[in-house]
Amino acid sequence: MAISKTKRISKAQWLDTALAVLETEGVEGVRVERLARQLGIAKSGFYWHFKDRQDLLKQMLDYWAHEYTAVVTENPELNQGNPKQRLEQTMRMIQEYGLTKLEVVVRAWAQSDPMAAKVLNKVYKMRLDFLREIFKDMGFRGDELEMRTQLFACYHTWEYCMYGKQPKAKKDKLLKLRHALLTRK
Amino acid sequence: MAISKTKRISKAQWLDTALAVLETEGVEGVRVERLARQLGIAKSGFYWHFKDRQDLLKQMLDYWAHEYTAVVTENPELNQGNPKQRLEQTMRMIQEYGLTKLEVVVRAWAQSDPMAAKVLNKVYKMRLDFLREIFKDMGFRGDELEMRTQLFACYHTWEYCMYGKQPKAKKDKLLKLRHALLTRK
DNA sequence: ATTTTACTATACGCTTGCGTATAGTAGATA
DNA sequence: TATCTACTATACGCAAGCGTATAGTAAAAT
Repeated sequence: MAISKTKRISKAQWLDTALAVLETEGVEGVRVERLARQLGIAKSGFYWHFKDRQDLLKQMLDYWAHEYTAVVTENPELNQGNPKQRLEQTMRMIQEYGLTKLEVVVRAWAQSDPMAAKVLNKVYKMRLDFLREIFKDMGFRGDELEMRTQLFACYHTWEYCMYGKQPKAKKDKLLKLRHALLTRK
Repeated sequence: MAISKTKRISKAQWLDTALAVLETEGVEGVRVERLARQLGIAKSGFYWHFKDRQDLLKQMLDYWAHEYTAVVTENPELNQGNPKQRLEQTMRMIQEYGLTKLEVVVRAWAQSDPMAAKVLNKVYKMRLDFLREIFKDMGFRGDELEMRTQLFACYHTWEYCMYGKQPKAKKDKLLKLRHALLTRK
């Protein structure tokens, strides 16, 4: 019945805290002593869960690659129906789930860290391949196909950071119009 | 005739070096001791030109805001001719002069530093206003005007980091097609 | 020729972060 | 009840970066 004197922090908690810091401050903000302070414990526990800071960083990257990408590319819902509907579903999914919240920091991270660059490039390739299939199903080919795919991918990758704070009603209106423009022959 | 024993480094050289580091590694890479090392001198000279690191950072930001934005929005060449031509000129200018080389790092910087955020927001607003005028001249209004402006601005802000490494011939082809799609009624 | 301006080197003290070592403790297992 | 697992606190040494102090020197201005 004695109250535990030592706080116990799971690996998941370390990761969650690290990801929260990553989002607001970038990789450089992810420091083990700082996370420990934030969790209210000493840093020694960190080294139980992770070999070192680099190990944590790698795991954050893997988590990001899966959570924020596979969700779209592997979602069966987004792989059926007519291509125009699939595209709209994809647009809404990206927007509503904040799937690109970490885009800025991961991109910046990749600029100076080859490990991050490798993961990011793989993810971007997957996204492009996924979207190209949809536009292909609409009948686009060659350079026209590539242009639409790239335009769509680029816009939706950065929409959150560029225009994420607009009211939802406005975003919905613009989404409809954008969908019309991008799918029109 | 005596050879100078002390190397003299101008303020411009400090700034140039800092901007080069900024591009490849982000703000966190911009450290005064590191710049001094790179310039082959001791760091003491730095404090002659700048009050402290923060001062350098502010000046880099101001330089970026001017060099990479005013060039477009204040260019008289881009303020005459028919709107379709003006838009194409703008697209080519952004692409060929690598005007968005620093976009990733500045955006990431703004995420954790209010000073950078302030400058960035101002710049983005100017860019949007500039582009909106062009689309307005083409006859677009209301949400349609806003959608095209935002789509264009977002794409061209991030094109360099997303697709900058494609061969120029391909980029030119896609630019033509994109121009057609974005200006079509 | 002397002073001022525009720098430079060397050296110091301070803070933050890293990784490691040592010595616990609470709860589950044997 | 003893032991093992999964943690935790405290403490240390090291490196890097900041800003400051002190003491130069080369070139330009007077």
